[in-house]
Amino acid sequence: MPVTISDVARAAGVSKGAVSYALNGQAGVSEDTRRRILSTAAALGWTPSLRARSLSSSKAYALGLVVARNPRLLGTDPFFPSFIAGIETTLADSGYSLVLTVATQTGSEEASYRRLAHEGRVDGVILSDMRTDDSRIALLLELGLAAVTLNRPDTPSPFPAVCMDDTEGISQAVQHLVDLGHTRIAHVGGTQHYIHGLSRRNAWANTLKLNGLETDLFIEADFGATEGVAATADLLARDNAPTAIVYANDIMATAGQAYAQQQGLRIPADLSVTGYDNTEYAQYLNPALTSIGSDPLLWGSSAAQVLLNQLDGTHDGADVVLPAPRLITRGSTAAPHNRSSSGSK
Amino acid sequence: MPVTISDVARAAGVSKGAVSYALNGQAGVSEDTRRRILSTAAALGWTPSLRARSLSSSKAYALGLVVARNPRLLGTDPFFPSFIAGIETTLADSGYSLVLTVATQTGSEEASYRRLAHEGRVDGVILSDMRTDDSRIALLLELGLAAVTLNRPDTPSPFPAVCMDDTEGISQAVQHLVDLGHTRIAHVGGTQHYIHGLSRRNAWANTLKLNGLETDLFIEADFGATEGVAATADLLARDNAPTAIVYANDIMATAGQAYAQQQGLRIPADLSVTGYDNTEYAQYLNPALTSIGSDPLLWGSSAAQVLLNQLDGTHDGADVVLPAPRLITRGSTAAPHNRSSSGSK
DNA sequence: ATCGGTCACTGAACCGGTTTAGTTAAGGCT
DNA sequence: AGCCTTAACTAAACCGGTTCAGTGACCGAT
Repeated sequence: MPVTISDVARAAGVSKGAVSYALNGQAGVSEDTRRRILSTAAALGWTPSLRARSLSSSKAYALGLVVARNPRLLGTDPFFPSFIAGIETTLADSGYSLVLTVATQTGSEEASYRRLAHEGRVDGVILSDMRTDDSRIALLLELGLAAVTLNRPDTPSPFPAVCMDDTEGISQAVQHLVDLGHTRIAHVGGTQHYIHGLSRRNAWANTLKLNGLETDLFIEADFGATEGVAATADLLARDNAPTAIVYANDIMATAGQAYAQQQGLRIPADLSVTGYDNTEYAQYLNPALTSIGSDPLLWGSSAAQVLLNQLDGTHDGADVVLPAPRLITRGSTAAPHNRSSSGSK
Repeated sequence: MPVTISDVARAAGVSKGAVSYALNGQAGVSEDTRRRILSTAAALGWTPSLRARSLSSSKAYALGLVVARNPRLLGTDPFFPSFIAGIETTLADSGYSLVLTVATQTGSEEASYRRLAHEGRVDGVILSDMRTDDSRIALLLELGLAAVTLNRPDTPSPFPAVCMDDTEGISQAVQHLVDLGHTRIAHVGGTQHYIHGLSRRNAWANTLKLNGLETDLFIEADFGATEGVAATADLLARDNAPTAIVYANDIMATAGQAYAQQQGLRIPADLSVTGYDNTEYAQYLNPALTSIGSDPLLWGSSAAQVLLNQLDGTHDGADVVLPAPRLITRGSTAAPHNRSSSGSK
């Protein structure tokens, strides 16, 4: 479809420059001429070439997302597909596209960002899975890429953040269990290197402390089913085994719940269990899983919007705060069957 | 990092053209000069500008993937994340990137392909979730985009296909159940509009027929948990309720299994259940789910490789056939508890 | 009547590569 | 020695936009 700006210019009896001005809403053409140019452009079915535009304007008209995950865990995580779908809803009619990179090898993540920047594939990136002391912030600064972060990192960052508090849901879950009468409430956390892994643990610990309970029943896992089972086995084998376990995500909760049942425990009578993410299958487990319903779709669309605004200069620089996910109570939590004294007493 | 081809040319004492020839391994420079040019290029840290290259060579150096899914189902499907990870392993050191589009609205799918083609974002696309009488083939032909399809479509297609047979696993599952003594084996299929939905049903039906059994216990669902439960409820409420259900994926199997348990059925004693995909959590269910282990990672990397070869003309045009996924037997299948006579008799 | 300033627009340079046409020198053949 | 190829290279056109420097025309002010 070889209709170029020159064709339009010729057809409208103006110069290439005039067409460009008309197209981009810039000064330099009268309103009459602009309309005439745009209508002949429409008549010819012309749309400016993305490639030519990219070259001369030094922009890629694309956003990047680098997903660094163990490929084994990738398939089970309901977050990314929905999150990406959210990004797309924003990008759909923006003229921007999403360039997705998956970094499965450790070390290939940095290389991915470097490549995206160096090749000029993208104008900005969305940083997910923020980590403590996240090295990507300095990296992006060095590369000169724009960015948004999911939640505010623990180190100074010049990039706007789109925040969805994950402590409130965990606090609700713990308080819910306390209210039911549990006193030994464990936490199987995700990778503590991630700030969402760490903050969930902190929320769990803080809520326990508020209720005067001990915070010794903690195990770090990797958000995957296998380690979720291992952590559960570890906890249940202890002398002061918990009567409730707050997991950092649904996958570990699902796996842990199944393991406990195999060990002959009844859920929720002998052990209460909560997850995080409110995966679609959570409500179909047996018993249905009490979970915390995050909204990755909204997170994705908001993050993309903030980044786009950032790129065209219309973002005010303030962080965007989204509603905090809330607890969804289901059958996997109930009062402990046989009450026992507080573990520390 | 403003080092351009002209800088290199000047530094090496040659013309821009010579640098281009040297870079692309074309004739037009002597071996000596080529080496000299490449080494000065390396010394200056020059890499050709993707944008400039795109413009002059009319290539995007990117592949596209359009995912058309109900956003509610997107998060639960373990296929895409792994599949995309597979694509990336191939693309990682190819100079190509992946442009991902998610089409959640019906109708926006075609628009997505049109946009990718019209903007020249990508040089080719990977077609997944092939459908019966798939309109995308004609569309891509019209758009002039290269493509690979996942499995060979049921209509004539000029595009190479990367095939992973999904009938063998289902046949194994059905035969496994027959061998255990089941005679009323139902199938909760996925959307029959998809060829993998249809072919799984056919495999189920054919294997039953081979064993002289009826094929009346079929319900179409949408691969989602909710419809999986509904289908299961429907089947279990029948007079000739099945003693085993072969589900078209793990999600529906998981949900169906949980539903059956809630109804007081013991699994596998009262009802055997099989899934498809071998999701990571499948082995952690209670009981662990017998499933069929596909390999989306391999599928993704193969598809990307075929498409790349197609683009640079090194593909021979033949379909690539990958190993068929096989049945993985776990605790959710066993001999039926109380034998009953064949349903049709 | 003249000057300065703005508006509307054009022509050309430019982004950074690829590719074509053309030049020069060397080598092979008769 | 003369002619034809071929190799090795250069200059310039080209991809299709954006943008800068000019150029008239028109306007209001002096």
